[in-house]
Amino acid sequence: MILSRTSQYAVQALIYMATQPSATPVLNKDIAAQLGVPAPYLAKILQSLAKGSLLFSFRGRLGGFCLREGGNKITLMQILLLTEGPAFTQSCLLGLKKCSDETACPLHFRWVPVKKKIIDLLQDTTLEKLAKAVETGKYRLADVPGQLFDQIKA
Amino acid sequence: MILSRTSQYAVQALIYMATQPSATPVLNKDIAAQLGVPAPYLAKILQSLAKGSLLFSFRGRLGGFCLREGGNKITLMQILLLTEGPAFTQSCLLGLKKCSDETACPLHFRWVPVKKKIIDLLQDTTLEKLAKAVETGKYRLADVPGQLFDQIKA
DNA sequence: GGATATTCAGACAGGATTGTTTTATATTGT
DNA sequence: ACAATATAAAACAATCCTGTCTGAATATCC
Repeated sequence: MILSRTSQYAVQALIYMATQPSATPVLNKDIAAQLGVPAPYLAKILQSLAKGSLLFSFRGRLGGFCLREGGNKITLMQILLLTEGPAFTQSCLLGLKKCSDETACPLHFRWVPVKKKIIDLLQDTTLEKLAKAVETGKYRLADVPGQLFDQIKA
Repeated sequence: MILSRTSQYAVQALIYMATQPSATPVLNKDIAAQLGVPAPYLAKILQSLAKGSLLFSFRGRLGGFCLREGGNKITLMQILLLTEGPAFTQSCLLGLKKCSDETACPLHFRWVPVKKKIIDLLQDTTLEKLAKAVETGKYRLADVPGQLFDQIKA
């Protein structure tokens, strides 16, 4: 597993929000139902994303969470730096604390180019691109129960 | 963190074993001291690697762990399939249980080529290559305390 | 056979991540 | 002002990963 569950929920939630009309706040409850994830846990994650200034939060009636202006341009990297921590990009495969070009683990020079591919992907992929992909209907954001909920609701 | 600590210890230990003469068993105690990792925990990991038939174990005096014959050809992938579990290669970035070319998450087609790079690296990298790299002295297998141990011993 | 050294196996403990519950606080509508 | 609704925050619980400890089994040496 390359991402923590927290990160997976964060990315899923933000993509979902990017597919919704940006004028009105989205309810944590609704996001959780759509994704099929525990609502209180998701709330905590959304709060930390708000603290990291990726989105706004509004309390009270008609409250909810909103992507900040230009939120469509948020990249996966920005999200993961918040949810996985700032050391996310500097990982050594063997877990060495100090592993750089100067003092390297035996895997270092094999790993670096692959890691670059990953980082490029994360920096190049914006919520906008992912939201558009979802809106075509060809891609799924969560496992089945989300659609099931839609059918019950309709 | 892309690998669990268990996997990191397993890979480190196997590389170290590959640098040692293959005739005599290596003691868990010695490996742990070299790598600077908790010996009882490492023992459990080595035992599971023995069950997964990557190495032999011998009890009693002059016992220890040995790479199985041809152990130099063991790949990182073989190790990680044991320590991370068989689903290791099928991971979806968003954590969907079902994410394939047919039913894909919006990241799927961006992630697949990067994942292939990772898998290629893991399947191409053998203990032999890594052990040789370590033997040149240019690469470190663990954080500093290993060398310290050598100095005390000498 | 007895002493010693080592892995084996399983129970146990700590900490981090994941998930739940509860209470407080802010906002809106009546 | 009050009720309803929503996030905020913090305490709590469960689970998994990491790490420890102990007793047993096994092999070697004397």
